[in-house]
Amino acid sequence: MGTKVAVGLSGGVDSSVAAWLLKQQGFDLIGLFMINWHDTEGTLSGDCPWMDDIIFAQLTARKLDIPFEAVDLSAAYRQRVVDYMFEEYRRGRTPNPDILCNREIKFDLFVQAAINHGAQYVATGHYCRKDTIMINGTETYRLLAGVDPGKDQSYFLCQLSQQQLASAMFPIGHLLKSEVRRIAENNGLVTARRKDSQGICFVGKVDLPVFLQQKLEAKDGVIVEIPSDSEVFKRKILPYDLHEKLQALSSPYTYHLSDGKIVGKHRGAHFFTIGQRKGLNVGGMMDPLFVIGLDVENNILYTGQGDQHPGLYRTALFIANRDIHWIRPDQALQLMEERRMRIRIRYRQPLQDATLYQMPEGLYVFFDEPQRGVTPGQFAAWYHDDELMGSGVIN
RNA sequence: UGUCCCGUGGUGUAAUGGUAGCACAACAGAUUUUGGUUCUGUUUGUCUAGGUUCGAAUCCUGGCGGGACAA
Repeated sequence: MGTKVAVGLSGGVDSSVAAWLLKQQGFDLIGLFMINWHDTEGTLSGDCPWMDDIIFAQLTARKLDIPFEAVDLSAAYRQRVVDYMFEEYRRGRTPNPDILCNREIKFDLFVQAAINHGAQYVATGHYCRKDTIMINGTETYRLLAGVDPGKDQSYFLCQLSQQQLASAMFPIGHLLKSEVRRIAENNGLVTARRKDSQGICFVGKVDLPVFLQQKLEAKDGVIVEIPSDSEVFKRKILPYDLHEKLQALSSPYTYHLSDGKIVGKHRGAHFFTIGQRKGLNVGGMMDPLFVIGLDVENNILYTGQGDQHPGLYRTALFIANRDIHWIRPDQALQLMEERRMRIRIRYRQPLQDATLYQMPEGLYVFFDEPQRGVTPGQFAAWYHDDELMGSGVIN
């Protein structure tokens, strides 16, 4: 009898192949399916999103001849992920529910469930890798990018801790997506040709404004266009003091009604996010309009014309101390320390060169190049080479 | 009231006698395990009634609507 591993079977090809690979390696497997959502409100498919998924997961377990069980974590998911989502949107910020889902559900409660089933490890179908090094005599886990450059999913795990990594296994992180598909095909896994899942983890594809209106009420407000040559964008002459410079560059522009002209109406500023183009319903412009700021207090949506609009770009961002998370605590920056890193601020974004500065109030990320759509509530994740070192919520 | 100007998809505009085009918006699909972005495709129009002409968005007349100047 080998080491006991619980594999999270989602009904997709990735987790199926992960399970198949572990089976080949002789692990004692149990397949667990997570139920995180029951409602169909707001979902586009109309029917229960996981009905098909659980069937495919079950078929996969049967094919591999491993025990199978469904774990219902929907109550906790609602509490720890969905409520957070509503709360962030209500505040005019843009959450990342999938990162929370991984931190709070998949690599917490789900792992607990796996342990209760006697498992020592939990395997998932994420495209990322883990290895173990020794530092001062203690085992330290490294979270590495998946080998497939187009599928690397380490970003979604950027909030995991050493403890959480300890029990994690990522069997497909060294493979390309095409190889995963081929393995599934060659071994008769029913999931081989299933379409990849999209949208919010386990909830499925949703019409977000409709989904959000379950909890956030619609209210009419105005859309204001800020001209690209507005005074708002003329930063005060940068002080020589590094700290003040970082503070200035990382703070969002603040707009007022008088800085632009009213070009349309919206049904609630909190339904939008920075950088958004679709859904503004304002036509007749030379170039498309993008959201460059939202004022939830006064329910005003600020926009700028064209993808080169200065309001769309920022060269620095700030992460408060309480929002800084080091996957590698041993590598954490000391006070007043700085370090070159590579950063992404959204899934699949190519890594951007930047310098991190640890100041008393928090961490500043100063990019070499201005970044488009720096959005409060989203996560910045910093890497050294292939290794995901830490992450934090953009302020 | 008089004179002049202007009415083209949802919006902004192009076509000055010869197949009504573009941009934005909207919708759909593709991409994407967050939001968003991006890509592709589709729908929708000559204010109205007559007239001239082989042929009218285009020229003429009336009406309707909007604007400017005059008083």
